[in-house]
Parts: sequence; structure tokens; C-alpha cells
Amino acid sequence: MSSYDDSEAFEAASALSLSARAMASRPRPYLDGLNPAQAEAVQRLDGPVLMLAGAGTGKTRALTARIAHLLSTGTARPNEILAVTFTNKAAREMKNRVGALLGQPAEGMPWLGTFHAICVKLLRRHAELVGLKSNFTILDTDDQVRLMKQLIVAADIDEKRWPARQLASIIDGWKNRALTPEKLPAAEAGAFNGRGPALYAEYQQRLKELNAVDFGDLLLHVIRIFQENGDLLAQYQRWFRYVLVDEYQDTNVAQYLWLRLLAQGHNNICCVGDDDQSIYGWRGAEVGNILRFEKDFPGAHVVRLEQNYRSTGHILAAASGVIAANRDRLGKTLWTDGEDGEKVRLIGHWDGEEEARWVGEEIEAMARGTRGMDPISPDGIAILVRASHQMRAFEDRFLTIGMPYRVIGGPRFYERMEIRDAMAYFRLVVSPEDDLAFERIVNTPKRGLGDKAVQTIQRMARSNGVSLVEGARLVIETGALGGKGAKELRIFLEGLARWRGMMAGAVAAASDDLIEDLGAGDKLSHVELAEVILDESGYTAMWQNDKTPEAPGRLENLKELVKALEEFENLQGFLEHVSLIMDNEQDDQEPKVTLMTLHAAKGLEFPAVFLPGWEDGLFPSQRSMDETGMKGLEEERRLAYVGITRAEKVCTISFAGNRRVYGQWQSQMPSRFIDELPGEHVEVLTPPGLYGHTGGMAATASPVSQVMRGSDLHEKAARADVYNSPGWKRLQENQGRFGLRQPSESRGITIDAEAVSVFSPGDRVFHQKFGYGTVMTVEGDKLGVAFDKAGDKHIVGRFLVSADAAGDVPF
DNA sequence: TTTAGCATGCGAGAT
DNA sequence: GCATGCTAAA
Repeated sequence: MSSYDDSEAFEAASALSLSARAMASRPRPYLDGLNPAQAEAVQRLDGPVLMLAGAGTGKTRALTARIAHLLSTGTARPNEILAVTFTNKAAREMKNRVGALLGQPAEGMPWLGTFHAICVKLLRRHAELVGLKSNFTILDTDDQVRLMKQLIVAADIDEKRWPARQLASIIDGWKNRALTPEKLPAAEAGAFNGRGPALYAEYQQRLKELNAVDFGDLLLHVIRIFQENGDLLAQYQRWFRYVLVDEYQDTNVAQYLWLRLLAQGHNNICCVGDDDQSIYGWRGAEVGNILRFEKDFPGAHVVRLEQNYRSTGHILAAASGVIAANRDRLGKTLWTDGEDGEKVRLIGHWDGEEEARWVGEEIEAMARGTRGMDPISPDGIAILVRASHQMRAFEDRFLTIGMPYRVIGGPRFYERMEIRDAMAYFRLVVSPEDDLAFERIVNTPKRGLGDKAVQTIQRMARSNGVSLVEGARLVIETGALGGKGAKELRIFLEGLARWRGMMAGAVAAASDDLIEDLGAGDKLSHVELAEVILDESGYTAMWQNDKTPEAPGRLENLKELVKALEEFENLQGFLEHVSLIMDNEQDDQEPKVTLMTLHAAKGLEFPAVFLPGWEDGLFPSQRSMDETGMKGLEEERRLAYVGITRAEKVCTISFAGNRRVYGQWQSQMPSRFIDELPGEHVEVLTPPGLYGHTGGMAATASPVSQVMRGSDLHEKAARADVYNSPGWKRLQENQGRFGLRQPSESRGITIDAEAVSVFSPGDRVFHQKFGYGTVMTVEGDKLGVAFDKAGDKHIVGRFLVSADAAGDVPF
């Protein structure tokens, strides 16, 4: 796996193509059951094609069938197809499905992979054209930030006011837009306090010195190679006769340029995507790429996949209603010949905790099977949130009621501290000049080698122009570092040398069966070597001695890491493909509810989906709108569309009237996207607070139920103010549209503005959740209140009533 | 050098 | 409310 030799890949591939040609005369099972649009997308092979594939319209099916078609008709050999995806997972799935369609493993498709994996392959071959050695290392985000931090400190910039993370994201943004330091437009000159462009150039220089690249460079270097070496580009253009791109709406400028270079000439490029599901603008994706496709590739053929096989009619209609509010879209109309099913359900709650409680109960009810519906296993249920911190309320609740759940997302396996540490050890053993790896682990576990010792080593290394490992050796030799530190450092270096010696044997044994047969028994396999490294370095012991609750899990992860090594021939190969171990799929026998972000849910589907937290500011996210205005709002709306279209049978949207944000209670307005739901496809549910059925929590009435019920004085007071807010008016209009009576009419309550209490410091007040308290501060509509029982809180005035008025209310 | 304790700031996260 | 990252003290 670690070898990317041209001829090898191309020859292996052509062996498969022979059998593919033999299939040409046979029936084509991959065409069976395709609808007309899909069939066209599969069979229109030549020229630019845009496959506009709505949610749940069988996109992957069409894409894989297209590859199968190319191969089995003999139109292209496996090595002549360039097929790019964004994630390894998608690449793997495509490989598997093509293999299944052809009835044989598609191992022979060397150019099916992620943008980055393919670029690594190309760049290893032609590294010297951009001044790199072909064994360059790929830095991850953490390494990048550490490197930039050094540059920022060296440039004498206040690292606190101008954090390295920020610089990293600015540079990342430039690279996404294919802007190299020389090409930075004047408009960017002011970035990062005016120091951005210079730091960018320095950073690139350092990378070159380190023989390293970051993720963005992978694309940019390859683009530069192609631009500067016309004949080489022409060669690849001839090789890659057919280009396929998945999730085209997620491509950034650099990826677009890359694709255009490779597709120029034959123009056999097929891009698959859905402008309505473009939700990665914040990391550089340009919806414009897909919107512009027909201009970019003249003569392009657009095929729309609009028949949906996933969701019920009501769910599709609701999703379509929301997305219709977007202006920048190509436009599609999803339809189904399936049932209308149940309407999308909408419910409001008093606060986030009640929302979580209610969802928990609903899931239990679904698992039992309610209202004549078939039971839905927790496996088929997902809760999709806008921001990951929303998950906490659900986790708390599920732990309380003993509901099994799994969280998707969170820190990626290879991003965990212990994994990164272990990998740094492996990296340093494989390549001693990996200075970033050295810095990471030289004092992990603690060896008494702190900042000062590291600085000494760095000075030594720099003044001699050698790596840190070599510098460390010199430091010991010259006695620049004394005492305990020197002793520990010596042990550390000896360890590195010893492990490296063991590895040389392991590589030889793996690459030459003869040696193994001749009984080179004292040589370790790379898996054993990894264990030895972790053991002898004291790294395993460090976690064994750690008594924090996370330690056992970390040891568990290390075991998994070692297990993952078995899949590779040697450590180098593993490090190269480390991203492959990202999704460590756990054994799940027990059915579990899935908890994840909306972003993580793209491409997935569930019989039942809960979409909590539909409140303005949270969803759509205030920040998104502040930063990119209408563009941001449209992306948020697409996120709503993605969320709804994940549901097959039941979709439940909810919002809370109050939510704790960064530890402060805030009143929330229902999301504007709720307004955009077409009323005829929505059913408004009655919150449990109305009948107080959530045992003992009568005080947790939701905003909706407040409006509906309205017998208590303090609610009346709260309402008068709320009625004046635009959000509340919107909610009421919705309820009108959804067939609810206006509460004031239905209950004969008049809105009495006089009833709104205006509080001043010293007033005694009452709050539904926190009980009695004394007003301490007043700032606009936010009051600081010292509650008798619940402590100090900041509360919006409308949720408070004077203690007198509340006196009669039984709580 | 290590650590405990306070200040700070906060969105989604592939490669 | 929490994690992160710095300063102060051991």
C-alpha cells in the first residue's frame, strides 16, 4: 500500500479490465431498476454531465452504476477513471458498491479516492517539481498550529491577541481559494493585523525546510505542478479519460481548479451533487461551483434526480417548503410515489431540559409502538442538533432514564491525545527528522524535560543545522544539559535508536518472505514493535498510573490503534493511511439512539428524526448570519433542509422558550424556519405541560401551553410582553396557519400591558423555575436576581412576576 | 518543572 | 457551564 509506482498501479488495473471487457456482452444487472433519470445519468458517458441529485434520490446508486457501466462496456479501463470523493468513508463505499455491481472486487481502481489521497499519490511521484522530497510528511491541524505559534512568537506578536488558531484558519481560507503567498490580492493585506501575508510566506518556507505539507498544500502543489509542466498535465489528461466527482457542491476553489485542469481536453467530467445540501461554506466550499457548472463546462448536460425513495410525502413537502425560500439555487422538485405518511410534528417546550425529557419519552413510546404505528427501534431514531453543546441535555436525560445512545462526531479517533502521542512516537521512529513529533513527545510521559531543556535542544539543532533528535544527541555530548534531564534524554534517545533498529528488521522481513522463511525470528513485526515502543517509552505506564476517569478509555484506544496496525504491512504504510482508521466502528449489539450534529447527518437516513432547538440565534445560528448575512442564512436553511430530509417516516421539530446559553438563562424565539414550514404538512402537538403529565413538573409549561392555558397571573404578565415581540407574533401566525385558535380569543383573555411588571432593584419577584428572589440589578430587559434557593441568575424580565402577584399561585 | 487556580471565550469539522 | 491557556505558587 505504501508504494505508488506508476507501472504497478496501471498494470494491476489493466488485468481487471480484461475481465471487464469480457463482461461487455453479458447482461448489465447494474441497470436493473433504475428510473429514467438515473438511467440517463448512468449512460450519458461523454461530455460534461451534472447529476443534480436531491436528497434520497439514489445518487450513490447512479454514480456506482455509471462506473460499472464504463468498465463493463469496455469504454474505460479501471485505471482510466478518476473518481473523487471527500471522505475516505465515501471512497470505500463506492469501491465496495462498484465491486458488488461487477461481481468482483474493484481493487483495480487506483484512482478512486479522496481529493487528498489522490493528491498525495501524485505529489509523491512529482515532489521534486515543487522542491520537496517524495517522503514529505503531512501535517495535521495540530502541527500546523504549533508551527504557526512558533512563527508568531518569533515575530514578536502578542500571541494572546493574535492566536495561532486564527492565523491557521486565515491561511486555510487562502489555500481553499488557491491563493499562494505570491498571489494574495491586496484586499488580504490587512489580515491578521497586517502580518498575515508575511507570516504565510514564512510558514510556507518553514514547511519546505521541514519537507512537510499541510492538507491545503496537497491540492495547491499538484495544481502548481500541472500548471508549470504542460506535458505532464497532458499525460494525466490522457490517462484519466473519465472524471467523476461526488458531492460537487462541497468543492472549494482549489479543488475546482484541480478538476478543471484534469478534465480539460476530453471534458468527460461528471459531477454529482445537490446545491440544496451545500452546508460546508465555512470550510471553503463554494456553492457557486455547482451553480456555475453549465457556464464552466460548455455543452454540459444536466440530469435531475428528483424521485425520492426515502421519505414520506409530508416530510418531502415540508422540506421543499423550507428550501423554497432560498434564492440561490438551481431548483428541483422532489416527489415520491409512496405514501403521504404522518405530518411533520412541531412542538414547543418551556426549556431545553423539558425538550430533552419529552424527546426521551417519545423515543420510548416509539420503541413500544404507538398510535397504530409499527415500533421503531432506537437504532432507527436520530436526534440532530445544530451545535454539539445541545447534545448534553439529551445525554443527561438518556443517562437518567437508561436509554442507550451513541454520539457520532466528537473528537475523531486519530485526533485524540493518546492516539496522537502514540503516532508521534511511531513517526519519530520512522523518520528521526520529524521535529514536530519530537517536540510533542520528548516530555510525554514526563521526563523532566520542560521548556528550558527543549529550547536548549532547539538552539543546538538550529546552530548545527540538524534535526532535533540529532540536536539532542549533541546536547548530551557537549554537556549543554546536565543532571537528571540529560540522563532521561539519553534514555529516550537510546530508546529511539533501539526501536529504529528493530524496525529495519521488520521492514526487511515484511518485504522479503525469504528472510522470514530462513527464520529471522528475533525480528519483530511492526505490530509487536508498536507495542514495544509504547511499553518501553513508559507511555502505556503513564496512562495505567493515571487515575482520571478517562484513562481506561485511552488505554482501550491505544489497543485499538495497535489492532489497526495489523491491516498494514509496516509502520510507514500505516502512517500514510492513518486517516483510514478514523471511523472506529464499535461492536453494537444493543440498539441505540443516535445523537449527532446536522452536519454529521448528511448522507444518512433514519425512520424517525428529532430536530430540537429550532430557535432564532441557535438555528439559524446568529453567528452564521452575522458573518455572512444572507449567504449564511441560506446555508442555515439548507441545513434545515438536510435535517428534515434525513427522516423516512416521522420527523419531529421542536423548540424551547428558554435555554441556558453559556450558563445564562435566555428566552428564545422560535426559529424563522418554523414560519417557512408549509402549514398543511405540519401538525402542532400539545406540549405535556398543558396537563402537567410530566410528573411533578407542572412549572415547566412551554410557551405554547402558556398561551393556550393562561389562567395563572404570572403567565398573564409574562405574556403581555411576549406578545409584543416579532418572534411571538410569528409563532401565533403559525399557530393560526396550523389550525390552532388564537389563544386570546379562545380563552377570552385580554392582553393587559399594564400587567407587565417593571422591576427595580430590591423588588421581590417570582420565577417559574427558580422560585422567589430579590432583584439586584436591571440592565434593559435583563435582570440580575438573587434567588432564595437557586442562587444568582440573569433573567429576562418577562419571565418574572412580582412576588405578590405570584403569592396565590400554588407551586 | 509541575501544579493548582483563575481568566477567557465559545458554530458546524473532512482531509 | 465548560474547556482551554495562562500566571502564580510548590
